[in-house]
Amino acid sequence: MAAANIKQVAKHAGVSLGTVSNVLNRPDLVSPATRQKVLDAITELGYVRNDSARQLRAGRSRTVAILVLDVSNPFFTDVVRGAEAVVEKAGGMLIVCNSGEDPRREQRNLDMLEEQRVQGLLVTPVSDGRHPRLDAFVKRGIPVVLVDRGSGHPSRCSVAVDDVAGGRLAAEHLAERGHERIGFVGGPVTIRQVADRHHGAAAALADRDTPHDLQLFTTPSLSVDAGRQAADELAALAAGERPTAVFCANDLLALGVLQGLTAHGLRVPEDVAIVGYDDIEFAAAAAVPLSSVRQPRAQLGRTAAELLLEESMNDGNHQHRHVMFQPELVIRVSSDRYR
Amino acid sequence: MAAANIKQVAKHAGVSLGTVSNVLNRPDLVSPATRQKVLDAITELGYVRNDSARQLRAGRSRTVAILVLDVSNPFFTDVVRGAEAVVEKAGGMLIVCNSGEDPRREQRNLDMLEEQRVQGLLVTPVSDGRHPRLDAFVKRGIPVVLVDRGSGHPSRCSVAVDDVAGGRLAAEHLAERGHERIGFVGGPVTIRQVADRHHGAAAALADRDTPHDLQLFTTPSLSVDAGRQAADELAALAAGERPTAVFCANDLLALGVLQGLTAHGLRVPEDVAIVGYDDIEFAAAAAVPLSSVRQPRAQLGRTAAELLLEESMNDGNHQHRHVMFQPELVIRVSSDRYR
DNA sequence: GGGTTGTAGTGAAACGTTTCACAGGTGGCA
DNA sequence: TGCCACCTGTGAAACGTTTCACTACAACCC
Repeated sequence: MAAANIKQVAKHAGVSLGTVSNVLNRPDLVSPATRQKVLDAITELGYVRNDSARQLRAGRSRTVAILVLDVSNPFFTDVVRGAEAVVEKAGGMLIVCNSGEDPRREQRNLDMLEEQRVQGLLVTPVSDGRHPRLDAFVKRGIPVVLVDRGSGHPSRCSVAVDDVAGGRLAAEHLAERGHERIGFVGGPVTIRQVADRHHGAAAALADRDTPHDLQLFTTPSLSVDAGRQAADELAALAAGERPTAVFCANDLLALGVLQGLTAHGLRVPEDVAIVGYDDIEFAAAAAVPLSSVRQPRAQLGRTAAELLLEESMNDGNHQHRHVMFQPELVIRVSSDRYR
Repeated sequence: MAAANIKQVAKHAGVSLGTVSNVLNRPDLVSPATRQKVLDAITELGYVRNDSARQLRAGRSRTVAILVLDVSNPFFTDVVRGAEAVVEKAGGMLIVCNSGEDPRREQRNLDMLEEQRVQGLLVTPVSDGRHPRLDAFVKRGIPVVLVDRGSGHPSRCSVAVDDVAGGRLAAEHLAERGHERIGFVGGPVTIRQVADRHHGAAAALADRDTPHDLQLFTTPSLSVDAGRQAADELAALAAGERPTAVFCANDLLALGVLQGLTAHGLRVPEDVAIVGYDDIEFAAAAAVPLSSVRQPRAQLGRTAAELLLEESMNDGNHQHRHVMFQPELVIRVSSDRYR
């Protein structure tokens, strides 16, 4: 019941309080005999360090937090696992928080993480643009690494995948397969990744010799459900106006579109080809195996954590870096009509 | 840079340290004029509470932790979201930790969470059975709620879904559809859920009038990959010996089996029917929409969090409860050959 | 033997809160 | 006027660590 503290351990072992602390933190300063006495006392009393006190005194925590947009999006779970590996190897602990793409929940989480004085923060903010809230972290000495957002900010590191390049890959592939009316499904367009992927696709098509059309189908979110709704829209168009291929801003949307089109009796890829984005594990297991733009997700998490820890160690003279990874197109049946 | 503390705020506002604390914690004790002065000082200095100190003094945290087996398993992400909603409504914060089904990582996470003196712990332990490690939490006054594990333990609450009933549902369904040679794909069998689902299925078949066979295909894990390997085993059997239906311990396995069988040229459900477990979002989007046993996942998380908070409040006179939810069978194409 | 060096262990101070007994001041009431 | 009650605000104590200046003692060297 009563949580034993260092003082009780000291008394029980017949040594001073400072000695117990030394056993815990610098065991080499203590003679083996004394050390053993202390360790025995610790076991006997079931003593466990109080991290609050330790942290209060030390002024720093060994906990790194990652605040993601959606815990149930496989993209983020892989990023988390990459980051986890690095943080744990460094002897720290990674805690995962979820904003659910809700600015208020993001705010709340940031508030509590700042109060906790976490060692550092990996975050994908809900909105792109300026983040005074994150500047507060930096000012307080808590390094922040942006994940898949806001590359190039002068006062923090960032890791991202080149979404413009990803958009290009997808559109070029579809154009090469002979598609001339192409749709882009994604939204909200305020999300930078969505906008970038769209711009990349548009740019790729504009670079082509022959004219290509890129019709925008805006969705309220990046979910399977939103994809189904977009499919309804697509199905409602006359065959001559309907895009013969769509590029979706992520795989959840793509799976939704696939399901929706199938429900409407449209065939993939014969009537409409689909390319998704993220290459989640289930992309290959979809009703029609899904072509997708693959991002090095775990790598993203690993690098983000490494940058964070590096900044956290090199107090003072740290150069912020912006790492950009290149995506890769994985072609499967959903876009392979002409192969 | 220098994180402002309460003392500096007090000085800046021209009041005493205790008054600032009162403004923060019991604003009604402070006159409006003074309160405003203090609030202004707080804003001006960018003061943010130090949770370590607060927690040290208070002896308790407002952070609830959930330690899951696999952050990237959709089952757990839904449980997390359910728990999140409840904890946040209560003004707390939920942090997610991942054991990755590795006992050593579980151990490490538990160590750090105990040091942090979290308010409570929702956990799905890697191994079933006795958990002296968790008893330590309870002894220290940190309530523990088991999620989908170890129902009936006298010193902690638990929430679970009736896996035996789930197994029965699946097997009865397949038997009714006329299958007599049925396979069970799952493992390791040391995982209680796997064993329960198997037992439920076996029991349902034993209750039948006509003899039914339940052949066990053990897998090393509950992943898509393991499912693919199980499919190889199935495909290698002669058609007359091969089960005409398999019940998989979870949907990841089922998707893997589906993929693997298809790759071997076997048709689902014509050659082999499949029933999965969990009804993850992608079950319906699989190459062949997957029949599955659905668990009330978010409900599980919500209830777990509610039990935890209740125990945390009602210090002393709390009755541990064990809530068992009933699963539900969702029939889709993968098992619907005779419909 | 005096001085130096090194090793083991000590205990007070400090980290930033919250709480609590208490002090000053104001107004009401007899 | 004297007493009491009430409202605001005060500042010291306590939470459990880590750190650091310090003591005690032994060993070594000249």
